[in-house]
Amino acid sequence: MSLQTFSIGELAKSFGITPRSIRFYEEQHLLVPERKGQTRVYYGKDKVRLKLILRGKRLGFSLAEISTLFELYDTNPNSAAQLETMLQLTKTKRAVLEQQFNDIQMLMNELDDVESRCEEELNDIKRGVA
Amino acid sequence: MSLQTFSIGELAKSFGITPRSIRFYEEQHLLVPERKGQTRVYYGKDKVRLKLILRGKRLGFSLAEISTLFELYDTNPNSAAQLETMLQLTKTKRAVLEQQFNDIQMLMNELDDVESRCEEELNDIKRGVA
DNA sequence: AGTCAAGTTAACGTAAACGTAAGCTTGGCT
DNA sequence: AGCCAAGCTTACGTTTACGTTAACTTGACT
Repeated sequence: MSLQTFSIGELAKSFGITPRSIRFYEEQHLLVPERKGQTRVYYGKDKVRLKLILRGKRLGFSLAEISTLFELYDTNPNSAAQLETMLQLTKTKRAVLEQQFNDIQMLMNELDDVESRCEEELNDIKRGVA
Repeated sequence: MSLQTFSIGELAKSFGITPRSIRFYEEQHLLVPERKGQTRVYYGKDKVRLKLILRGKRLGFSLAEISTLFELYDTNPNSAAQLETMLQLTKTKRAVLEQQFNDIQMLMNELDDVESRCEEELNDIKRGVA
């Protein structure tokens, strides 16, 4: 079972981003692909990393934040200090996420309202009521 | 019942942002306060606007997007074209929000895991098991 | 042998969202 | 009268996350 590898182009296309972005993430030490000569070679684990990066971005994390999260996750959390730091970080993030959660629900409700009003009016127009 | 007014400083402090930000939002036409002389005067409606702006930001909207959302909301939606545009926009946004929603839930679960593992280890350490 | 797509580095450009002086005005104390 | 905090405008600086050439290499076809 030889491990499946990917080129930077394949990876970019499969995630809907540009090679430039992937190289930039590497510059920020979020990805550390192997090299065959000077060409980058990616494995499944890199895909996972990239998926996490993009999810983090969608949630409004900066690349720097994602980086520190990776570090905390990578360095096996053995020292008590590390663990405390980690707990503190997760607590903060959880608060932000819960805030976003609420924001999203409010907004969804408002969108529901707007949408149904729009559709009503459209129907009115179509029936020549306007 | 005279309407309550606010200075830019008061507004800034009550929202935990800087006056600079508020002036910037005005530059982007997100706020249009009245003036007493050359000094800005804000009312309750401006507070509402500002609250919406900040909520939008927390959700990852750009100021430009928030601006167009305001415009769509302000211009009473009477033309069919406007309504279609609005529906399209809300549909897109809803998709993004649902994506974020899922992302957040996944992340929360992972945080749960990490957190409980951390706490376990901490207890181990405290009991001298490590 | 030629070329062509896809890779590489290096370096400069850009948009968004403010931060940060600099220099001016002003209403309110004391 | 003098001062000070708070407001104002103008303008340049800054960070983040890439976009965009430019100029070069390289393996794969034909």
